[in-house]
Amino acid sequence: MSDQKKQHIIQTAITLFAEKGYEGTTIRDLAKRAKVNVAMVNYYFGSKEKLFEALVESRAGYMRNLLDELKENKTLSHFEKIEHIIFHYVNRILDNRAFFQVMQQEMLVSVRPELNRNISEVLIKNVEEIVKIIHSGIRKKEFRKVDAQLTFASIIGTIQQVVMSKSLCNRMLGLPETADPFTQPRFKNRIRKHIHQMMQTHLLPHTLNP
Amino acid sequence: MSDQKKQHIIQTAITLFAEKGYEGTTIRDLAKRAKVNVAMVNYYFGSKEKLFEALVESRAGYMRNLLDELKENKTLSHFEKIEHIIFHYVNRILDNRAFFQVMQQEMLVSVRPELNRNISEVLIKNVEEIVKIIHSGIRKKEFRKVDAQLTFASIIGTIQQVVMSKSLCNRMLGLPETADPFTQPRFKNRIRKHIHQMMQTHLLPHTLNP
DNA sequence: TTTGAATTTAAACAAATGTTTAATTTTGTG
DNA sequence: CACAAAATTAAACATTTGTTTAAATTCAAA
Repeated sequence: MSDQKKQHIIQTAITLFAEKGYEGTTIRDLAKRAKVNVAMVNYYFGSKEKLFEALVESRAGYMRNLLDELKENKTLSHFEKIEHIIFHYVNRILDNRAFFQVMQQEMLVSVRPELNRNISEVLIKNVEEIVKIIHSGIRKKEFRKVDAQLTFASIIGTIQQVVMSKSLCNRMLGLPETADPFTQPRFKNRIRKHIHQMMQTHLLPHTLNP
Repeated sequence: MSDQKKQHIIQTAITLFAEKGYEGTTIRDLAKRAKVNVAMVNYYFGSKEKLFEALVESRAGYMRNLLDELKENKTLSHFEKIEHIIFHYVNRILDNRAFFQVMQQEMLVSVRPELNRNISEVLIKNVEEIVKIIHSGIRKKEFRKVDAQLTFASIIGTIQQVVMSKSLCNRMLGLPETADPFTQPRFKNRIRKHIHQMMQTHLLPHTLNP
């Protein structure tokens, strides 16, 4: 099955791009790691850049649909919606760290403007959705008058800061150099709890003292 | 003066690395942009990688000393110290966006482990300092019992999320495509205000309603 | 089994890359 | 001025890069 092999190459590419960057990864690196011939990448994808586009397209779902589940459930309060977003954002990003690291790298550089626009497009959809929830919450006096856009930046920024580098994360949190915090469920919960607690006091006007 | 020329090359390299990444920037790109001969980079720095090291060393002060001013002033309350940190972090990062973008790129990849460690070292110093302040604040019941490490991640993560990409930032904030938000003092203040407000409710137990 | 298309391979290709060379120019100093 | 050290240049160098080729192999349907 050719699609399986394509997916295998894409998955290997995600790992390698996250490790060494897109420009820092050579087709030969990739072919060796994926255990395929160097010519196969071009045979299947046409070029290195097209492979990258296929990669993004193939995994864009990790970024899209993040808020779809939310739209179904109409009975949730505004803050419950935010709670759901935090829960799923932490899940998605930590479960697909390598992919999000690649996306972060790509957003940081301004080569490949179309690809950049595509990624932005997806992110903007998420921002708009969250901003809508927050503004609605503010209008209904459920939320404090906060900066909705930057509140989104804080949620996603916190997660991406942590996920940015394993070694930095370990040192930041005082964990042993060899630890792999991202795979530990306790770690996910720690991040969730922090963001949740922060958003609770940030958004809700009448904060109960713990 | 040779040091001036070195600094000129470094400054050009920061701009280019931020734009296209380290691997994505060629010596010829750099030479052309800096209007020097291709051989000059190797003449002055020895190699592309050594140039990168010199670049980091030369601008490391932007990351270091961030908290030095703080240590002087012993009369500040814990929250006033946090206020100072927010103010100066936003200042430093926004005034030296390109450099911090390069550092962010470098932390995201795991090539050049020694360079990675050096950058981490500086960041860890900052984390420890802030964690110390927060824990002290908690002990004195001035602060809520928050996750100090992740609180740092939220402060710096918010700023870096915004600074990551000009075009994403513009679209996120609903600004025109051509806007250059980072140079506007109003924008700095908006970020400062948001983080300040968020930290106020996050850290201080008795939050006044605005 | 046969046949033709799809896949896989090793080798080769041209362009680009970091780096070096060797000659030339500039600079500073006696 | 003279002259040696430093700076600058254009050209060349050896590798590495993404990509292509052409032959070999595998696969699936007739």
